[in-house]
Order: sequence, then C-alpha cells, then structure tokens
Amino acid sequence: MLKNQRVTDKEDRSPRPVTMETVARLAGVSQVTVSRALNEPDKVSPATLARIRHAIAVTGYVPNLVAGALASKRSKLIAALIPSITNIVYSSLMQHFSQAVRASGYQLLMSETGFSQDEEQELVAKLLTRRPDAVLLTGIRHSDPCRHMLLGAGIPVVEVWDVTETPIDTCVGFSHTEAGKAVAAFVRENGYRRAANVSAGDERALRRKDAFARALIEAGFASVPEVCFEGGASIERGRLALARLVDEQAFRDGVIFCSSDLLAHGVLIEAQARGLRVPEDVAVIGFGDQVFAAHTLPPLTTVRVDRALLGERAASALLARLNGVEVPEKTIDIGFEIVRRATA
Amino acid sequence: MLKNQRVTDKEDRSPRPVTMETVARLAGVSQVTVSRALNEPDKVSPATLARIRHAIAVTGYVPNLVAGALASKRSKLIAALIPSITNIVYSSLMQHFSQAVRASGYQLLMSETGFSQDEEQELVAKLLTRRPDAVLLTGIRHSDPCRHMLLGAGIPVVEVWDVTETPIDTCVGFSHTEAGKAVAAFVRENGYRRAANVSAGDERALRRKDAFARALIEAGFASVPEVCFEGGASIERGRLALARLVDEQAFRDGVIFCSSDLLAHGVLIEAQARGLRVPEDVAVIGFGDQVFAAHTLPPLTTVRVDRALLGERAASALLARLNGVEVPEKTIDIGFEIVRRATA
DNA sequence: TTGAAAGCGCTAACAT
DNA sequence: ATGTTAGCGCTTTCAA
Repeated sequence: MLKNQRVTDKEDRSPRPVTMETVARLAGVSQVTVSRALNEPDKVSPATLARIRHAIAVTGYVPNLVAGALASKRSKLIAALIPSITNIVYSSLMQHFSQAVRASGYQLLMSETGFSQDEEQELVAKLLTRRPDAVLLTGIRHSDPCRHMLLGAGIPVVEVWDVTETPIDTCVGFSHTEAGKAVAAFVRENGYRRAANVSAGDERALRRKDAFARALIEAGFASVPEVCFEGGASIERGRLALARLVDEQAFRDGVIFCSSDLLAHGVLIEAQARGLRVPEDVAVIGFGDQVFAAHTLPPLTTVRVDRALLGERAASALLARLNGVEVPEKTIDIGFEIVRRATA
Repeated sequence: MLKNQRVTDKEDRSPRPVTMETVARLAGVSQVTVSRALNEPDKVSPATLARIRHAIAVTGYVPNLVAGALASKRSKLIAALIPSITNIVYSSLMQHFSQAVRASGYQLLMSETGFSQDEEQELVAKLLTRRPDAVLLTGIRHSDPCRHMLLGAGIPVVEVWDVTETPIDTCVGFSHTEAGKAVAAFVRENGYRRAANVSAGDERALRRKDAFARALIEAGFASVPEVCFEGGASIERGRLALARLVDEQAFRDGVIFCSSDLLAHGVLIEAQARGLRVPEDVAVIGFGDQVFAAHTLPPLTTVRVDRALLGERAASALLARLNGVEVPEKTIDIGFEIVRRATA
C-alpha cells in the first residue's frame, strides 16, 4: 500500500493549488455550488453555504480572478493613464477615482505616460492586453492608433481634465481656454497693466497660457512675456522663472499667471528672496488650488478645480456605462473657480 | 446560399473577438504557431512570421493576457501596496519601482492602504485574487492574516522603507531608529540645547521621533516637546505645529525635527509669518530631501533617502527571485544621509 | 519548424 | 437548491 502510493505520486512535488474544486470536495458539493456561494450566496441554502465557508476558511482558498475573468469576459479591472503619478494634481484625482470605482468592485491598473502621446499609445496596447472593463485617459489629445485600439476594444472610455465635442466615448473636465480667459478677465478687473506667464510643458497648461495672453493682448496689453518649461512643474522652476522674468525679460511689476500652484509657490519664494513685495510689486496667480495654497505667504490666489468631483464624475460616467445605463451627455463640464486670496 | 447563411448565423450578432485562432486562419497556420510567433519568434520560420505579423496587423489582434496568465500561471503582474499615492515620498518610489519592473515586462497593480493594517490586509486578499507574480509592501508591520496569505501565495515579497531581521521574504530600506539617533547626534554636535519633534501619524515617523527624543534625553536634554498629527503631513500642519509649539508648549528656541520636508516647510513659513529667524531662533530639520528642500528660504537641512535607489533595489530583489536567482541577503539597508543646508 | 491534444480555474447556460 | 456540460483564449507538453 505504502509502496503503491510512492509509485503513484511519482515526481508529484508541486503543491497543488487550492481551487474551487478543492473547496467543493471538502464541503461535499460540486464546484459550481462553490462558485455560487461566492457570487450569489442567496441562491445557496444556508446549510451548504456554511459548509462551504468553513471549507474556504480551512483550505485558505483564494479565488482566482484570472480564471473568472476569462470565463465571464469581465475583468473587474479599470485601466487608468495619467501623465505623472508624482504630480499631486493627477495622483489625487486617481485617489478619488479609485475610491469611487472600488466601491463597485473594480480595481485600478494605473500607468504613467510622462506627458507623451507615443508612450500613451504603447501603454494602451499593453493595458488592453489585460482586458480591462473600462479605460480612463488624461486629456483629449491622443494618437490615432490609440483611439482605434480603444474604439476596437468596445469598452467605455472616459477622458478627464478637458472637454471636447468629440470625445472617444465620454469626457469630464473643463475648458482650459475658458480658464485662461477667465483669469485674464480677473486680471483686468483688478486693474493690472502688465502680466506674464509661467508655464510647465503640459499641453493643457499651454492652452490656458495662450488664451490668457491672447485675451490680454486683445485688451490692449503691449505684450505678455512668458517662461515655459518642458516637463513638470516644481518650486525650483517657479523660482527660476521669476528670476528669468526679472533678469532677462525686464519684468518689473505686474501679475504672473502660473500654470500650477507649485510654480506659483516658487515665484513667491523667489520674490521674497529678492525683496519684491507680493502683491505690490509682483502679483501671483496659481492654478489648481492645492492644499498648501491657502498657507503660503501671502496666501495664494489661484484657480480651483474640484478634483474630488472630477474623480467621482469620471467614475460614475464609467460605472453607468458598465451597468448599461444610457448616459445622455457625452461631455461633462465641471467648471473651475478663481479663488481670490492675497497674492493678486 | 444567402438564405442558408442567414439561417446558419441565427442571433449571431455579437462581434466575435479576434483571437489567435482568427489570426492563425488568416495566416494559414495553426493557433500554436501564432502563440510561438509572439512569444518565441526565433522558433518560427521568417516566412510564417511575416504572414502572421501581417495577419495581426490586418485583424488588429490584441493578445489576451488573462487567458495567457491562466494557462501559464504567470500573470506578469506585480501588486504594490503603499500608504498613500498622494504622498510624493511613496509615489516617487512607485515611479522608480514601476520603471524598473516594466523593463522586465511586468505591470503594476497599485493600491493605497491609508496607513491602515486592516485595509492592507483586505487589499492583499483582493490583490492575490489577480494572481500577481510578486508583491511589494510598505513597511514591516503587517497583520498576521496578511503575512499568512502572502506566505501561502508562495510568491516573492519585498517590504520597503524599513529593515528587519525577520522579513516576510525580503526587505529593502533603512533603520528609522538609526535615523532618529543620527539626527540627535547631529543636533548635539551643532550645539543645540533644546529640541522638539513635529511628526505625522506614520508608524515609521514615530519611531524616528522616539529614537531622536530618547537619545537627546539620555544626553541630558530636559525634555523634547512634540506635536504629532494623525494622518498625513502637509504645509498647513507644519505651520500649525510651530504655532502650537510656541503658543502652547512655550517653545522659545532650539531645533525642530520634522518627520517630513512638507511639515518642515510649513514650520519655515510659520516662522517667517511670526518673525522668527531661521536658524537663529528656530532651527529646522526635515526628512526626505524632496526636490523643493534645496529651494526653500532658507534652504532646508534634511535627511536624504535615495528613493530611486530604493525603488531599483526593491525591483531587482523581486526580479532576481522571479528569475529563480538565489538572493544571499534577505535584508538590504540602503542607509540615509543628513544633508546640511541652512535651516540647522 | 509546425501541429494536436490537454488543460489552466473559473462562469454560463441548461438541466434536474 | 444543486449539478452537468461546455467553453473562455491561451500555454504546455508531446508528436511529427
């Protein structure tokens, strides 16, 4: 007998994974019943349910969602592409979005595009390989192959942080052109005669900047000097920007519109280092209304975008489509708001 | 004929997904050959390879990794658990880690624990459901069920940001106790007679704080007042902390050790708002050496931890084990470094 | 170099 | 309330 066993189990030294079948045998039911106990417990009698739960506890069974996803064609995965995970503007959006979709049982597969369309396209290809149930994209500019892949996948897509009449599927955000114009109007209403732009290399930031400058030029400003950086915003770059504006572009006084609060904070610090008074000598307007904006010296005037709302709206747009609900509006504009504090 | 077709395809209105089989038929080969063309192109003749590639382009075939993962028992997925995605300390670690593992074809499934062990445990359960090939955890404190699940999964695990003699599998980080002591030594060497702590509610931060205070008390300091916050660090809380220290704890002068650069920055701002000179009245030491630390006013003295190195080491520890390489050391200490600038 | 067959662990019909 | 059967779209043997 013993010998027989030895012969039987040969090289069988790989630990068999615990599957539904394992649990089923222990509970004295069939494998499907275990599946039901997990997915539709009401359809299983209390007695069997208890036996199955016990068997699960005893075996330490962990459901295999990759098998489940293959069989059901639903992965319960949402792919999300953001430009940069270290940029709080995007990471906090992900935080809210993630929370909202998790409540419906979805997990997030997140990747960074580094603000590159090519990278984004490659990542979309990689991500679709996991058969996500939906996709979140940042911005409305995407390569054609990217759009095609997404369209071909036939899954809900939401583009965030911007609005367009022609989204891939749905989009939720606000108009960056309008934001730039609104800040220009604010600047004029407050009697500034000179203005400058400081901007990071974000396509949307550039559109705000351009709209801002255009509106001011049209209103009679002689020129709107600017300092633009490739890549991300930082306090260091904000300091550098003011230095350049003052030292190289002869910017003496006026208001500076920054494409992010981080840059604005840098401008504030550099102004202080140079003994420039804010807002008397240089006024500063940020963008984003990050948590620290209310606590700089002086408190920062900025443009608020409700990122929590953005995340929730993006999630509910996707969840609605995943639940087969008809969504009337393809485009949701959550707007923005100028928060006046003390720097302008 | 036409009629026949109609009858044949009944209700067949669901678009058949493009599978390897689809590609195979178009290329005139069997399905396995397509699989080989994708995974081991050298084992396929150039001619067939070309036909297959053409067929893939024509059909827009997107490989199904969920099927692949089920069959191969390798998901090419790494699960990562961090306390908070909006904390740059963790998000930048993820950025580096992600880059390193992506180079080997792995994707990241990331979730936030919100500094909670219970949440972490729940997330581990959820994540294991996706059958990741490896797991990254933040810190060395985990619930017992969490450890069990991970051990049971039989996959490589790396714990980051801390070191211990008894990791679940491997760990890479540095000693927070040693960091606290080192800062205390720095404080004494520089002749400070009074010190305080400002800390966020991070278990590791608390250990640094305690080691710092203990070392100073042992060295004869009368007391080390402290302000601790539950939850994350912020500039606002840094400002509030200095206010409390001065207004409520009669902290008149000395050095303040902050558990993060963000808190330190807040202290700096509040000091300025109160007309306190830095470092003459209050000296400040941060933690993390974030990019902005060199650009505050004055530039911030802080403790540098090489997060890029941490991410890379964590990745290579995991990748080595995934490749079946024997890893001699279970624990990697990447150390830290006090960066002296102008605030202390 | 290529193919046939057998699963991976689950869910989706369809019985009973 | 429970079970049977048939896949999901791949990879892994093993043959040819």
